[in-house]
Amino acid sequence: MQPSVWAFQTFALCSTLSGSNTQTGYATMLDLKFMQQYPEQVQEALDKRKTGLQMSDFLRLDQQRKEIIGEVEDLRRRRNQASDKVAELKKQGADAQNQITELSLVSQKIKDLDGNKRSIEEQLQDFRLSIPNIPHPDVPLGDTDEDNREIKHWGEQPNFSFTPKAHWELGPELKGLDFERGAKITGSRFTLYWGWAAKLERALLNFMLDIQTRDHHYLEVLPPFIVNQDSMQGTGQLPKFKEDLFKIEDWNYYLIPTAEVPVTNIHRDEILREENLPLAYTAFTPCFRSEAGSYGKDTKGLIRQHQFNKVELVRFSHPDNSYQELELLLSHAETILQLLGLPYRVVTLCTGDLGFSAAKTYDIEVWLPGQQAYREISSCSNFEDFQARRANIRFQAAESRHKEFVHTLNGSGLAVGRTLVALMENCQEADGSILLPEILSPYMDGRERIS
RNA sequence: GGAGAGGUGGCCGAGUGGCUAAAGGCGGUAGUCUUGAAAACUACUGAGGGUUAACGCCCUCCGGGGGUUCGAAUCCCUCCCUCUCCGCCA
Repeated sequence: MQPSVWAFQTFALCSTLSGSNTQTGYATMLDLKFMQQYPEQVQEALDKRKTGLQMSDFLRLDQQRKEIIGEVEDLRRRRNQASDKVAELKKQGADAQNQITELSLVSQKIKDLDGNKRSIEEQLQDFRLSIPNIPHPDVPLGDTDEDNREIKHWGEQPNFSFTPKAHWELGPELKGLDFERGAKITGSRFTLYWGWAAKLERALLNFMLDIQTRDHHYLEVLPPFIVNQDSMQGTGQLPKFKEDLFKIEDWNYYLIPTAEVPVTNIHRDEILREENLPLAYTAFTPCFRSEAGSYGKDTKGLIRQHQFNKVELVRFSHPDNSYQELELLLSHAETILQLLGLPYRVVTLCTGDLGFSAAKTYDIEVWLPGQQAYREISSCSNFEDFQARRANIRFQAAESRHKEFVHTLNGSGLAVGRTLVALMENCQEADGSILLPEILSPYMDGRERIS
């Protein structure tokens, strides 16, 4: 039977074949043997995701690597044997000088070959780190967000007897959002919140954390907002997407673009217990994104900021049920919008819109009357074992006695700034005030109307 | 910032140049015993890679990198991390 692209996943689950190699530092994203065995399938996947990578390059390098390994191991074996002999001769008190001089030459040769080997392995590693995840078969083919597939709607778009305003009008009018001073303090895409708006942001993130911990049983964590290079590589931001990140000058540290990075990396290089799966963590963090390449997009308002707050949901799942877990995660994010009464739709991202590390992603898009458009407010993804391989996150499988990679998932639950925008625009009244949903009242000291 | 101590397999912990993939223990798996379970006893139990039809054979890995040496877990340099004491500080 011809293996399909889908075989990547199942193949990767074979416990005897899986396993990344932390000792040599070769975090992997696709199983090496699969790449060697089914290069056509890999090439097909690479083409589908428009990477421009050629498997022929990989195979050539891999061949070189094997040749050099054969050579170097042969020398090593000879050296080891001769070394044993030296030890023996010395023990007998015999002279071993001849062997010793000869061996020093062999050692030098080994050193040279090792250098070549390393350079080839680095190239192979670069290649492999540039390969995006393989889309799940459910993922629609497509090039742009136009090709995303809408799978559901919830709620009704509000009918206004007046022309609804955008939040970038309402915010300043109600003295909550100060775009000018944000720009003065830092620059464009930074906003100062005053009074009710600052409080509403805090109310929302507390509300979200409470729902996710209390009703959906996530464990709340508060991770570092700055991470190292290994963490960025573990979740797939590096090495390919450096330009999207803020880097700390003179340090190998980065500001996190999402809580996914520190939270997923909690268990990097760890072996989890099967009976503890799934693990479910939620975290509030600010997120920092350079938004390189989005010049001119969403320049007004809070939609696209260099710094924004988010409550994130992260799950470490058993490979057998990660797609059920994805549905669950999606429902947990949806709950927040439902409780707030905000209309939304859910789309499945097409192959062209899918993120680098994801196998399948649902975007939740909230209705924004000010723009007469649905805008992304949460993105829920199953990464399968892609991140787990890179970050070396495994579990001890009781049955097989072998270690397998977990599946990682995450999703926003939700982006706080955009939720605030959605509330302002959907809950605005004819007099220019905003009537907040009752459920937030305890978080707002009972205040329901912003005017 | 100054002074010390340490990083070894799933976990704990021996190991100061060749006899060490690494004692011992815990955990795990299988078996003996038992009506069953526990206890006890016995055996097995790291990973990656190369080669092979397969059995197997071989190479590498003791925080990362570099060096000394015929040969390094063990000696030297360097970086990272953890811990203790002093100073400073939210």
